[in-house]
Amino acid sequence: MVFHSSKLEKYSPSSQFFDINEFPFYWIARVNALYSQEMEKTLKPLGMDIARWRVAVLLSLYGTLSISDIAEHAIGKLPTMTKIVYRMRDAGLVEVNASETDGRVTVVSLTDEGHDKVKMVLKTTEKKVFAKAFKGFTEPQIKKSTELLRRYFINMSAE
Amino acid sequence: MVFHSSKLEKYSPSSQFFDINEFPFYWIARVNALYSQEMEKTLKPLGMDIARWRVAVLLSLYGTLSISDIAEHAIGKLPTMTKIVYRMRDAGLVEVNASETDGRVTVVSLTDEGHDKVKMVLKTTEKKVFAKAFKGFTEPQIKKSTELLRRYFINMSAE
DNA sequence: TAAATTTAGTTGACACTTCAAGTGAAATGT
DNA sequence: ACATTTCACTTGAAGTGTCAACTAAATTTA
Repeated sequence: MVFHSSKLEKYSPSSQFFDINEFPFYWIARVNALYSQEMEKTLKPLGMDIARWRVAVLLSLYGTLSISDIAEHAIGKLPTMTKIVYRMRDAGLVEVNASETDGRVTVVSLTDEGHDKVKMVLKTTEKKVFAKAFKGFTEPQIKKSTELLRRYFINMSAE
Repeated sequence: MVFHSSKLEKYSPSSQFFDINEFPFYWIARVNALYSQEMEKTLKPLGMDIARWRVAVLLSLYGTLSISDIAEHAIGKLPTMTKIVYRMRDAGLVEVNASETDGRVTVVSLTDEGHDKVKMVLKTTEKKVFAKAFKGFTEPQIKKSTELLRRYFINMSAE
């Protein structure tokens, strides 16, 4: 039946019934772009950018991480992360050391200055970005959104 | 009451109760990164990348767009879009013309080769990316995810 | 209608990301 | 125990993205 369309067809980009405005990945990309843009505005005056910021937050949450760990959490390429980390070191934000248990591994952690900068950015972005984004959301709705996103992530991580 | 935490506090990055795994924007960034990574794998052998791909899809859906239109839909900077478009023209994927009604405007549209390439990419990514991502999702769940994402987008677009 | 302003796009310099090709340390195989 | 392979980076070259400065067309203002 060529002219019958299941409801799911509009989520299938190759279908004639595809509707980009109903396609979750289109909105994920757009929300992410907008979020990044907003964050950049805050970060720039503080001499940071999104790349450095993601690394800084991960380090503030997890303490010490290897460059591979950072690449994994931030879903980035190793050479990129290496360079971000050394740029951050040159800016005094992180400390870089060879692992004591595995000579191949480079471990990274925030300096005091790095911790301070994280606190500063969070304080600035609190109302400007987060309060704005969550406006009108109830706790269960935020939770639901996280849950659905996590499911997409798990699905795509499979194999 | 310093030691009391409202449920919403865990979504507030500067709170001591903040939990990154419950933070929607963390997952949006990760899902987006993973999705981009998967797409790149498909696009690379075809001589494309995510940037070119986003432009190509928009053109295949909307027909002819100005460079500003493209920048708006894709949430990118104008100089970036200009360069992507001319790279795509050099690769034979799009046609670039001055608007007949407004001399400032540059209008862009897919060539036949561009249309073919879009079809090819969609066919390849259908099962590899989309079917995989939506696995286990019902139609209402996909719809709900889009709805929530759109709300985040609208919130952040405000002002 | 001429001047001033706004809009849409382009360009060059520079910072950043990525690929490909390394290095050296650890784990594995024989 | 030694050779081979894998792992965790690191580096240089090439490609991209972004800012600032510019051009030219359209619109607004005086």
